[in-house]
Amino acid sequence: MDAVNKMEVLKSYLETKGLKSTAQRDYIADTFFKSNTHISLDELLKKVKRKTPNIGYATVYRTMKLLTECGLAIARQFGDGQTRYENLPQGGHHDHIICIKCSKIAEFHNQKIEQLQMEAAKKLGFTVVNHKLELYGYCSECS
Amino acid sequence: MDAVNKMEVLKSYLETKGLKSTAQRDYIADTFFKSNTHISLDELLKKVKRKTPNIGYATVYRTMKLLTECGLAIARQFGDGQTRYENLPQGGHHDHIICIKCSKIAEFHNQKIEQLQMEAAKKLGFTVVNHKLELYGYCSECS
DNA sequence: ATTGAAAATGAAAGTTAATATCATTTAGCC
DNA sequence: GGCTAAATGATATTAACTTTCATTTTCAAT
Ligand SMILES: [Mn+2]
Ligand SMILES: [Mn+2]
Ligand SMILES: [Zn+2]
Ligand SMILES: [Zn+2]
Repeated sequence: MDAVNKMEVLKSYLETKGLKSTAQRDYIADTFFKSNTHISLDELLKKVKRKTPNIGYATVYRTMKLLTECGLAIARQFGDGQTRYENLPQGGHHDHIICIKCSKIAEFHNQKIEQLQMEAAKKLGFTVVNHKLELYGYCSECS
Repeated sequence: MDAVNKMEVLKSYLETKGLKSTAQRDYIADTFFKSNTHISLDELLKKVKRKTPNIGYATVYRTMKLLTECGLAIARQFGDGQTRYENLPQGGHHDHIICIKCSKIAEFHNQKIEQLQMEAAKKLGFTVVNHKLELYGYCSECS
């Protein structure tokens, strides 16, 4: 799904919720949709302020909350104390591996791991709704 | 390793670091060693205050930091915004599955998953130092 | 046992990211 | 254009840590 389509999903979500469209919200969302990193609120605010310097932190915060609600963004907590947001991945769910030296983040997906998780949960009587798998280590450049 | 042995490990760690033994520290550590939950600072403070009401939050905080440093405690972040500490597990490393309704925490370990993680990392040029695997879902009583 | 330097304690203050409040502005339906 | 609900942005509040600092305690050396 590209930025244009995402914007349409957002627009229809706003409509169903009786919310309004604003220039700030649109610009923040668009900027986020075009970013392909795991971006923090501060980073996104900085980006957004380059074109529209009077946008406030709270508006970025609220917009990302909204995007998370309607599934267009995913909030992630890697160990650095800041929430990071990433675009709904087109390849579906993935997990992360983070370099503890340079903070580089790589993504991977392993169906076998996911399946073994389900089985492990089942043995304990749990039904898995979601999961968090993060590997921490050194990337090729840092090891 | 039982509470008594842990206390000895702590004592020798203090010695090598030139730190001092105090009644507060000993009692906090002992209380923690005897707890077998994933306990937060507030919970531990509350427990400790039952016998010694004048102990402060900062001392509990500092003691748990110390125990984490010397490997006798592991700091965990499940999604609830509070750091939780658990005793060094005798069965070695394990992962967690958390009930999103009643917050019950179960533990599991799957060697095959760990191995697949390593392989996934290797493919991306990473060397894994540690990892975090948490499953969230419903326990048998809540599903 | 006394002493003195270094460390520990507990209360209070500071930090930081997240969240809420509120006066003002804006969007969108009539 | 006027009205009403929602959005904005500045500011305040919260919550979990983390640090500071005056006072107390430990412990090695007398
Ligand atoms: Mn990602
Ligand atoms: Mn555990
Ligand atoms: Zn790196
Ligand atoms: Zn449950």
